[in-house]
Amino acid sequence: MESIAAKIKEALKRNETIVIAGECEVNYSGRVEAELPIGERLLLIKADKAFLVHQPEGHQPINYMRSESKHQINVEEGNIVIRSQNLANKDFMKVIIKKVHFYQSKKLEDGQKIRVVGTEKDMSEMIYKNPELISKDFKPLSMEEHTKYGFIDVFGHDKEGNIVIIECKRFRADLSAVTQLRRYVEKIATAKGIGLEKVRGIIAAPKITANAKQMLEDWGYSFVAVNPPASYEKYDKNQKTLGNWE
Amino acid sequence: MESIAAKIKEALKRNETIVIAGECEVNYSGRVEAELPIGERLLLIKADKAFLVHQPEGHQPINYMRSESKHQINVEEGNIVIRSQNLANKDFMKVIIKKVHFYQSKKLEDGQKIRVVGTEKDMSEMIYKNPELISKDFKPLSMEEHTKYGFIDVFGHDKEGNIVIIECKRFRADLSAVTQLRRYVEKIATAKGIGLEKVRGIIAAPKITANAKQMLEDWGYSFVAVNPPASYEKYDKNQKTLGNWE
DNA sequence: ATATAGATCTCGTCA
DNA sequence: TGACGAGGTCTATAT
Repeated sequence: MESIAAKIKEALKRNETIVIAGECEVNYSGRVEAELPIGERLLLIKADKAFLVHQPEGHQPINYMRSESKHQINVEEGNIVIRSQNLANKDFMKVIIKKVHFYQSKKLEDGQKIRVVGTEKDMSEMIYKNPELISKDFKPLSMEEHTKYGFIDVFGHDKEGNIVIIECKRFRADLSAVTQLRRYVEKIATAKGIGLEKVRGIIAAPKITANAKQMLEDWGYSFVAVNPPASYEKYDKNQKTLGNWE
Repeated sequence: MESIAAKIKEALKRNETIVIAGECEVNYSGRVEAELPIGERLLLIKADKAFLVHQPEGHQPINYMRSESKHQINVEEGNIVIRSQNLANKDFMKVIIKKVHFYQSKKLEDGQKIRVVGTEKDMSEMIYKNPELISKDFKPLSMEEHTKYGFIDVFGHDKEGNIVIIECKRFRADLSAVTQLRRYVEKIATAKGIGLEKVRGIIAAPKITANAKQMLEDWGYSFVAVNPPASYEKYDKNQKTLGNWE
């Protein structure tokens, strides 16, 4: 344990990425109080001093400290004890490691950014460039702008001179999408000093829940079925089937 | 590469937790299309077949496949290629590993659940048991119930016979908290066939944003400052300072 | 720093 | 399975 503790300290100083598999218990205090009894987990400390505790199942870390935390390594009663604190966030974590299955660390370099296509913003852009997806008489004026009226996805008008506000959802629109749209419509009407009947609110999404549709129509808004951008499908979904899928 | 690929296959069959540090590029296709050029990362495959790609910085995995995915390991042109698919979610990922810094795998056992104190539910409970935190004449009737009126945090009435609806936020209440409250108030008023003036809407939170407060008051609702439960502070925040914080 | 909203959100829970 | 809301949400962006 002493030698592993020493390695962890060295690796922290060098901003290496650290991986430890072992038995541990975890206590956290900060935005909540949390305790996790002993079990076998994977511990990961990143170059930015984020500290993740992963159980063998589940997508998310079960405990963590965010970036820019500080860590203190000690050996106490034969266990490695990692105390972490983030004074800015006022949170604290203690991990008592009672058994180590393996330890590894390595300085990793990665300046790459991910490129993503098919987000809600892409959907707004598609509608802005193809207004006929909404209706024949829709004329977009601005898109995804943080205007003084708010964070409206697509903003425009129709032939009758009504203002049109579109809220896009990439998947299924729900109640909160409707209240979001309603908030924008009311804000615009107030800001421009015009009646609510001169502002059309539209939700553009592939689907909408029944309750959301009801509320939408109760408030005089409407739903237009729009699929998110098909994206460039450069990735082969007909994956090779040599070998076995495990 | 061949031997590491063989180890990965074996570890997958045994539901081990797998860790690989190395250089890779990643492509994902599913809910969006994403590509991540080559860089040094940590790859983690869990017992439930979730597959996380972590960059050396940042809390979240930069790419991932969710639980119950299937993985196929091949060696192609000297690289390890992991193809993953999740037919239920219709998503696909390909990771091309061009260099391996280290590989480890281990069967991990952990049936423990985390215990958390200080959530929004705890805050609702505190208000339910201590209604004077809201006002002298507030009488709670139900708490955190999925009533037919919706998921209202605390529900009750006052001496004047008004219905009182409380929406709790653990941190700072924002615009969406106000629209959420408004939705509940309107739903109750409609369901009971009473006027909006007979339903009081209250946001209970430690703080509220200026815009949210404005909207709240515009709609005739009110804000009551309530701190989330102090929780049991069993964890020593005056952490030992032996050794160095890194 | 705060405010706002998206996310391949994830996760739990209930009808 | 869908719907709904919380989350120690995290992350990006604008003010």
